[in-house]
Amino acid sequence: MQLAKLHSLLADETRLRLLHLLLQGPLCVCHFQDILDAPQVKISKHLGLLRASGLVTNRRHKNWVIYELAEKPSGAIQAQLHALTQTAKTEPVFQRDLKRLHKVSNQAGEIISACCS
Amino acid sequence: MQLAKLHSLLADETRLRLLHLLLQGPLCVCHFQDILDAPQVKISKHLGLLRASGLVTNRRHKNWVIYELAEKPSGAIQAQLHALTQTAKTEPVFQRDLKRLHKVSNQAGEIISACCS
DNA sequence: GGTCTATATGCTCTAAAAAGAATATTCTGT
DNA sequence: ACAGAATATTCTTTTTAGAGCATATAGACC
Repeated sequence: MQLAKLHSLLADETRLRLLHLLLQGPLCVCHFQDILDAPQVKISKHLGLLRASGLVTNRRHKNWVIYELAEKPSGAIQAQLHALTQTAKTEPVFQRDLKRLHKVSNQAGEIISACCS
Repeated sequence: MQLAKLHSLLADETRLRLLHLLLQGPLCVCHFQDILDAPQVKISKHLGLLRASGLVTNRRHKNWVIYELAEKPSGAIQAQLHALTQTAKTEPVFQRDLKRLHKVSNQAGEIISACCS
């Protein structure tokens, strides 16, 4: 992927938040909706873009779809993910997402077993 | 600057090329035009954006305006500039620009003394 | 097979970004 | 003060990206 394209992909707060959550581990769509507090279409479309660009993969588990970071990302992508974790430490949105993520995953115990109820 | 904003700024090939050239050292607008082979307006506008975002500074020297990278860039920006140099090694546009830059700066000897003629 | 649930897709509207033509500004040298 | 050179700005047009509604798909469970 061209560098400019990669940057366009990252030039959206929603997608950055999705990626940031995925850096913590796999997650299903409904949890993204909960955590970001955003409508289903929005989440789904942005995840779709990330998937179309090969940054993430998804698999189905029962009724839910689980997304996770693609393995073996290119060097450029690795660098960006690293930069993201760094920045996430200082930007409040990301911290807020993290808090919510922990709440959700505590409630759910095993993320996958008891998804959205 | 928010991370998403920073990425938007970098999500344009022209701006990436300008920054990449600036990583080699200060350069005047007319040389950017020569090297990128792009119209004056285009160059000037993109440089304007970079300047408005604080990534670069400019100063006047005789008839010309010299741009250079801002000193003490934030960590996020440093990381992006580093990523850019890495990627530039593999993307042909950037290599082509480098070649042209060297041609120009050889011709001109001291860049500033004999700018565009 | 039918129904329900979770997610994805198509279509439309709006907003933001890029390009280009024409013009303005700012300095230089006379 | 004037003319010319280099760069910036304004305005318009075109392109691209995001949001949201409505609808489609795909699997789960009865």
